[in-house]
Amino acid sequence: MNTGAAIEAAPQEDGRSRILAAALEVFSTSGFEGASLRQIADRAGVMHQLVVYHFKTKEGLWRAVITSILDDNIARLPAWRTRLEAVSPAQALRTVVREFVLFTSRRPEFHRIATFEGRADNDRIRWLLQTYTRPYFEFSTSLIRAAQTAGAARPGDPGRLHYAVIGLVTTSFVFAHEYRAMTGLEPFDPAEIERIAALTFDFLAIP
Amino acid sequence: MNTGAAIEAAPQEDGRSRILAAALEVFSTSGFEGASLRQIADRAGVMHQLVVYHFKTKEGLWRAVITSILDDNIARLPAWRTRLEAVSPAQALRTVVREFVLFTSRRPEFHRIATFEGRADNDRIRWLLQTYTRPYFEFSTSLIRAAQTAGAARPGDPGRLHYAVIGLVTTSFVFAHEYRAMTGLEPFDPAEIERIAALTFDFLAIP
DNA sequence: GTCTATAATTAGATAGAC
DNA sequence: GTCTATCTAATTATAGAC
Repeated sequence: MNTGAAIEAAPQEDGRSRILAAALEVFSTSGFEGASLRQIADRAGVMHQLVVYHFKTKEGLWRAVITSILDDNIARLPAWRTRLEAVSPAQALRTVVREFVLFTSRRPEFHRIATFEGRADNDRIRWLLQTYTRPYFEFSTSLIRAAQTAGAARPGDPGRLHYAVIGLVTTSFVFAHEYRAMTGLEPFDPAEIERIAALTFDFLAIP
Repeated sequence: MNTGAAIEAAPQEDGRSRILAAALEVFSTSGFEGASLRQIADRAGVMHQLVVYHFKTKEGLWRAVITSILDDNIARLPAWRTRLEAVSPAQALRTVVREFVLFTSRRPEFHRIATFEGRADNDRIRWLLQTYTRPYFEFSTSLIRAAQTAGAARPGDPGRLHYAVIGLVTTSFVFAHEYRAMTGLEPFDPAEIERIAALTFDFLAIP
């Protein structure tokens, strides 16, 4: 999966890109309500009115941030599905788990945003769940179900297992500061990332 | 573990208690920056200036909310430690995992707040980590370590396993709305709570 | 302990110059 | 596309009556 390079705006890029990059950072640390357009604009080095010019409203900016991260990934799911049909259910599971861990380590901001929003119910959340969360949930649980049928995955409700995996994978990256302070481990170290992937596959798979 | 009954304020209780109960709700859905004293006061049925009277600042209120939830639990850890020395490491692990799942299901708000704050680094967070997160982390990892020594727990860094468990346990409760919408399962159903506890112990233990 | 009144600051959003 | 100027509403916090 791609990390959505468009959002990695360098200082010399145009205002719109710099605003998107700044907004990703601020929304992921302060939440939607806690983020302010001035805070985002300051970080992007522009006047806060320029944010309104480009994205109309704060909610429009929020949706643009999510889209810039996830659109490519969701569009790529059908191709992934085809490719994974060529390998065993266990191998497919291992591949997808690892890709998910790598995506989370590259873009912990998205899961930080998801942890802010997953508890509420409003237009913004319904749009997120329907547009991005649901397709990935269906993708993931269908793979788990196939692996269970092949006797390669732990039994139990695929949805419950999916969310167990989400929690298991994302915690060290989402709470990187706390994780570092408590465990002394560096969550973004490549070896540590692979250990999380291995631990998650081990949880999910039947040897 | 107790749920901190002081915060379960009935409408006829005094302002301070009603404010604490309302603040727990609002901080856990909007985060510290996203929460407003007016929003909290409205929910408590008082004027927002009364919040300032009782808790001086917004941060003072936030700390009082955390304290009202966690103080009893942390104070009870030494007694737990003594009690668990009488049973096998595997049984101790099973008991503590189940208690943690039950606590999370009764007070998902605390873990919602933790997901808001675990990514930042400021006075408020340092206080939370030092006062409450650290003692429980030490308690939990020492039990994991003892179980590993006895050959009853999965090998691997105890801190990494601790946070894997935190993620695995809390996800369905913290993201209850999303979990319900995607999986069709009811996270707070007693049977579902026990399934999460069983799944977590199964992840951690060596049969 | 709870209220009214109010100050000082910051919020999201609009209008218009260049 | 980016800026200045400005509006209205909401924010945290203070002062003081009862």
